[in-house]
Amino acid sequence: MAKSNPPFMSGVPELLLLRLLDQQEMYGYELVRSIRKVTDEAISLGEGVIYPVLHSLERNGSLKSKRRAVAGRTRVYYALTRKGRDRLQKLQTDWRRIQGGVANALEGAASA
Amino acid sequence: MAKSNPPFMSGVPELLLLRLLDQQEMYGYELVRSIRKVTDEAISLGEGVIYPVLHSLERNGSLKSKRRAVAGRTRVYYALTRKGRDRLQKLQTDWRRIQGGVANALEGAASA
DNA sequence: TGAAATACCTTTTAGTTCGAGGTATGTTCG
DNA sequence: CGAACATACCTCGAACTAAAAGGTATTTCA
Repeated sequence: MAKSNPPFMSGVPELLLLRLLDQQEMYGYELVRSIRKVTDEAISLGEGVIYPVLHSLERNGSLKSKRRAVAGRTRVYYALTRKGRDRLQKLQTDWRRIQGGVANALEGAASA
Repeated sequence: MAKSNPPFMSGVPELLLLRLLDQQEMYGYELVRSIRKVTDEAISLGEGVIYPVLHSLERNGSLKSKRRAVAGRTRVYYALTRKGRDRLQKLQTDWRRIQGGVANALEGAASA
């Protein structure tokens, strides 16, 4: 995973991408900013994270893309496929399980 | 991270271990069962995960250990140090930030 | 002209979880 | 008694992946 510091991120980029693209088509650069926004600046992913995940999701059939020229620039828009929606469901379920488990473990009396 | 399946686990073993040991001393084998229990079976970590993390936490000074013979068996009990408590605080803060960010992203209208 | 924003991408690095495998003792049960 | 199982420790190798840094090219704005 990451360098060593901010842990808890494994799988999160994939989940966020799928979630946002399930709501509307977007292109990579837009997703980078969108993630910062919807997470209220709590999570910030660079392009070096976004693009590889996008490509791997497309490769396995979770996403389909189409290039579109807008204002002289080329953008690659991504949208979910049926398989992508299934994948999103699965990840959401996993996330909720882990999240719930950790919540259970953390609740209780404060530390000494 | 792991093989390929259950994501969302990075940093979680460390957080859970620190949290449980902040409440009371425990030994490795006991922690394995304890994690299953406090997370309501949502999270299950094998010994192959627990021991390496325990050792690395001790190496960096977050944990101190003492061997104790109980009923003919040797157990290695671990307890938090000051540094371990600081580490726990930091991880809890990180966890809450990520967790909150994902929650924000996931809330909203359901998928199509 | 030059800087900043937009937009795409790849490579390398550094972890880190997980599973499988291995040792040894105590307990239980037929 | 012997076998099986639980307790208790541990290591190694494989697979996955987030992050940083570096790279190209165009447009917009001072």
